[in-house]
Amino acid sequence: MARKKKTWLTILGLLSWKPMSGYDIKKYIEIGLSHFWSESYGQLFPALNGLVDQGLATRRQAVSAGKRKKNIYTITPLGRSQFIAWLGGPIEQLSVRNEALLKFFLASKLSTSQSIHIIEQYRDQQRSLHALYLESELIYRRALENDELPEELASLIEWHKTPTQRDAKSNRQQLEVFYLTLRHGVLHVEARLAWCDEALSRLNGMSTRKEHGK
Amino acid sequence: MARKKKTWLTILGLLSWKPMSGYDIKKYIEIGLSHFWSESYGQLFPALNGLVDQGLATRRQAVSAGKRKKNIYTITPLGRSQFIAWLGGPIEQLSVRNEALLKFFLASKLSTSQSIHIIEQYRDQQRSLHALYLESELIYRRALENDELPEELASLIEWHKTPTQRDAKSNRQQLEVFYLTLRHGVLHVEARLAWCDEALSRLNGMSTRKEHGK
DNA sequence: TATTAATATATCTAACTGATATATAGAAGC
DNA sequence: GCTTCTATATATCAGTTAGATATATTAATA
Repeated sequence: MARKKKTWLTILGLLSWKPMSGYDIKKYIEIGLSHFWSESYGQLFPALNGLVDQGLATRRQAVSAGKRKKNIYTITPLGRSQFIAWLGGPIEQLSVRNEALLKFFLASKLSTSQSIHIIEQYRDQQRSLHALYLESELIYRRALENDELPEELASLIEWHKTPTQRDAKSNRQQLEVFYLTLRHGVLHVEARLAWCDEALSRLNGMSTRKEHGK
Repeated sequence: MARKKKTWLTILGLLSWKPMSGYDIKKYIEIGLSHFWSESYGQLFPALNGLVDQGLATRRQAVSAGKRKKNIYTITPLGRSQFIAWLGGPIEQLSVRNEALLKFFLASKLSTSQSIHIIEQYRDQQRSLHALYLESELIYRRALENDELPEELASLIEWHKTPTQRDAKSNRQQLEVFYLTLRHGVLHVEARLAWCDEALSRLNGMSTRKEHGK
């Protein structure tokens, strides 16, 4: 009954930017979208076949010097119109699966030290993530200030070096969307770290009772 | 190769609290875990059959007055030990699927007004959620202050009315875990709302150029 | 008396994840 | 010159999950 096909629409959205191979698409998603979305190979290639079958994209072979041949997919007008239609539609509620919280919840009848251990693992995970995100954030911020392309995005963004009024705006817009979606990730990680602090201090408050509650 | 079975472990975790029917489990997850976890009927009942087959839980029929008969599942020692083993293991990275962010990212080469519209939808969704969460938060906070059971949890928590030292602690602990996991949700919703403000102000800054950047 | 809501269990298709298989090309190490 | 490692590139499968829907029964409402 064609219930979702989010993978299809995600691919169409990326192809609406520029033609890409399956591998390109996977890398694009990993670098640009991993803070809030993911797609697996298991979905990607069947979806590409489906898109071609349904006339939403076309496939052609390309052999660039020194590389092995690859399939380049290009969006069709039909594909573009389906992408636009989806964009305009309602937005589905986001879904999360947070195993740390699940364990914390389910472990609550066991020892407090078990609960604390779970939160500490969670906090450590999020701290490493935070360090990574802040590094990227700095790079983007500098790039936006100096109108320069960070190397990591060199393969993803078509950067106009001749800064006409129009090109400069396009450059800025592309950087901006990477920056803003990363900021979304940063704010979430910080929320999680704040929660860990809050939870740890409450749990400590519970084990050492009669303390004045923070 | 039995790669995951998170549904199985979630069910075992809940059964480690008390025996329940499939329907009870579903409701428990919806009320208590929905901020960070979900399970569907499609997994739940086959999983319950699997648990019984593998000797991790037992099933018995119960007919309470005026209600239709139901199957009550009880965890076995084997089930409990598998649950404990999983709790002690490493915690998987959390996964998110945020369609709002996906659309925002993919729409970035279209008009700014399209992007703004997507963020506004997202913000409105999160605002309603925020209102709901704050209501619950207030209820829990009051419950914790007055050592009282909020009605919504009456079916989920076994509340000891005779407040021996030990029972009072159990009461508090159970409230605390509901409160803290809700707080996790609240902090996340607030992070999303903060992001919407940040994103909207940056997008407005871009469309009305020459403004002094905030 | 009819309809709706809540309780309770079950099933199916479509979608998705993660692991793994396969192959080519360039780089690194020895 | 040979092996090994990494990056590029595509593909597939088994296990897992989501979401819709079917089906009864009892209680509440109109």
